Amino acid sequence: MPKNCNFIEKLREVGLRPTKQRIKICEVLYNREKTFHFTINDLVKMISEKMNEKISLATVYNTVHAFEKKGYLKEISIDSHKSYFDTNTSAHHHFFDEDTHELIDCDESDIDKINIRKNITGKKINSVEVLVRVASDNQTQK
Amino acid sequence: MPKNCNFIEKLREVGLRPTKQRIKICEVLYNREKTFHFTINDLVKMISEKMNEKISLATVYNTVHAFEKKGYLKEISIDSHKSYFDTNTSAHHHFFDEDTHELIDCDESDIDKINIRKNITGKKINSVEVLVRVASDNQTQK
DNA sequence: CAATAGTTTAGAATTATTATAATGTAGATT
DNA sequence: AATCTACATTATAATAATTCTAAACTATTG
Repeated sequence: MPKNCNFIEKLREVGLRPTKQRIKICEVLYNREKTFHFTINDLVKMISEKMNEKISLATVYNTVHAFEKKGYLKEISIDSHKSYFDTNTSAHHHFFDEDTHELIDCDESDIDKINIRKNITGKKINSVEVLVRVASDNQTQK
Repeated sequence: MPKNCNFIEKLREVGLRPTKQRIKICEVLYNREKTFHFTINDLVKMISEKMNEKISLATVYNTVHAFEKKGYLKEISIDSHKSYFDTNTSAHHHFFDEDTHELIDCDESDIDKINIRKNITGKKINSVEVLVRVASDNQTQK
């Protein structure tokens, strides 16, 4: 599996030293078909359970934040007191299932382009994101 | 100032006992021209500094959450690890200034109605909210 | 292969929030 | 108005997520 070579290069490209830990984390995050969402906790679990590897919690935090800063990951705010990250770094919207606390990506076609009419002087728009909260049909709504 | 009477009644209407503390918090939150955004921390500071009153942190949390459940307040997710609340409980969108960490309300007219084409079976849409992140024009973007 | 600058680590510290259990109080009942 | 009871408030402890610290380690440079 020369797959890791890609990660080493990718890391170097953006100025991150390709350490054992960072490569391991890349594998967990990017050696897969589809992009996905996770919390730091999820990631730590995946590393220890699926890869049978132990990376210090602090390192996982550091690495995830380094990745985020470099554009390898995107942070998503839904739930206060929990940080979700997304390996899909392109601009896109989300559904959030309030029953299961599951995040679901929207396709481009799911939501029309958002037109912002307001302009804040001296400020530029960095992103426009929609969060659609859904819940069970028959349940008392939050 | 018979203003508090309104709060007492308002609280009663939704089945919350009008306690000294809840009325005090109502005063801080609603005796003002415009709606505004705050964190629990902000609120505690306002109570102790502006009103020279001491309400236990636990009570502030309980009360804010009680208000939220009853529709007096709306929670807004922007920043993980900080809960923002909004005294404007109507459905509306926000700008978030990434430089100052300030939340700014959007008017109805600022953003067109969002059309959601996706449908998740068995789930109903609870809310659709747009967050527009802005930052200084001349600054390296996040 | 030594120097050094950045990295990892365990554990402590911090911050936001929730739980606990004792005390207090609003509103109903007498 | 005194009493009762359910709900509220409080200080404090507990928990959870995250960040800090300082020592040990390692990738890269010269």
